[in-house]
Amino acid sequence: MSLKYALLGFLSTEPASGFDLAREFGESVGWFWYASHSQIYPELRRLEAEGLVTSTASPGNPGKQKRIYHLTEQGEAALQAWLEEPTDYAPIRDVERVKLVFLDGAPVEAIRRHLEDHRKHHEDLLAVYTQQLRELHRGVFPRLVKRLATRPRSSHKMITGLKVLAMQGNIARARTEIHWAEDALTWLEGMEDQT
Amino acid sequence: MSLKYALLGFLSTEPASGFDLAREFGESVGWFWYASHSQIYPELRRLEAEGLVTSTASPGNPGKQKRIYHLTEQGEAALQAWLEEPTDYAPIRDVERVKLVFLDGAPVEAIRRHLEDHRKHHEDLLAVYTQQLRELHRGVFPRLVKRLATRPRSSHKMITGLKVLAMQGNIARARTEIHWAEDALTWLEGMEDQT
DNA sequence: GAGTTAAATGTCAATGCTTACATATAGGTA
DNA sequence: TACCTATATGTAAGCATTGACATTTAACTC
Repeated sequence: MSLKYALLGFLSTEPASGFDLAREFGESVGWFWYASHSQIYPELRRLEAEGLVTSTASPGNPGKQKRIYHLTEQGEAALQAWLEEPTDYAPIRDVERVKLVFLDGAPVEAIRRHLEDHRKHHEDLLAVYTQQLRELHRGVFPRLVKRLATRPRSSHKMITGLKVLAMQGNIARARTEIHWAEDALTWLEGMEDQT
Repeated sequence: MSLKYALLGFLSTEPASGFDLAREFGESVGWFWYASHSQIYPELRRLEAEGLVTSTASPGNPGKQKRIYHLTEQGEAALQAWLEEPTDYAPIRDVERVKLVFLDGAPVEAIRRHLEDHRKHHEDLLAVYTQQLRELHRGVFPRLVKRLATRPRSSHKMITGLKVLAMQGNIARARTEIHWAEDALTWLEGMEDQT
């Protein structure tokens, strides 16, 4: 159900085509929801059938014509209702942890590789998030700029603030993971010395 | 693919029935992989067809008879191969973040509720993880005890250490989330004062 | 004796998601 | 001219997951 509302959310900032959305949801390193175009196109059609969005096809030959989706009032209402509902938290499924706890029979080298990959992965994420936070603060983060442009000035602080909060949360997470991986690697070195 | 290996992992500690596994994977608040019994039973059958596990049905009438699954050598090998492979990280799909960044039009009360739920959720997790870490350190965590019992003494430090690490990582995560939610709530109070 | 709960295993329809295949245009490059 | 890349939109098979339905036995409670 969440892809549906993630799409409505993005469309609540400005109308967009499936392609635009696929680009944003695909580069989602640094954003909050990943989806591929093969999920997005049919979902948009469904939203249209439900009356939550309308679409206008730009003129042009196939392969070049865009179909732009606009949020309807019904869509806006559905989004707001969903937003205010309490979240039900996704069940935990953590491949890395599963691997870690069962790697106890593997060579130390293999464990180290996993921990280093973990650190690297979150360092890469941290770099992206840090960059995006900087852009938010400078007021050059594209989706923020667009959203501010269509909302009353009185709400600007809240709009910016929530995005900053979300990004700071991601940064805090990444830092925690990096920190943990480093502690784990230190511990692992100690283990090797003993054998 | 991960459920498959999570099952093999659990079976690498000791043979178990679908019911046992469903219990452990269902109570997975505090563990690393959630799955329901309706996923587990068919998956075990598939693993048996692949030759990665064998099963023996305990005698008894239906409704009381257990089918116990044992890891085969092939299963052990498949598990080890998977464990040492690099992890491919799951794409990011974060409902809470999606909600947060689009809640900018909602009443402050609604935002506060979300942040408080977030804090509560991770406080609950933290309590479970903290308890489990204590049990790991005291050597009374059931699955740890069982695993140690079937492995050479020389590997005990590694077995315990990795589980402790994993749990410490979960604790660090929970603390980060709680901390973040508290900062966010403080910021939100400041926002209210301005209006 | 009737009713409830826990143990134990299963099926099935529907939804969500991934991966691969498919097609057409426009613009740039070798 | 031939090739590649980006733009743009789609389909479809298959796997993963959810939620509901279904059944039997044993033990406990009222």
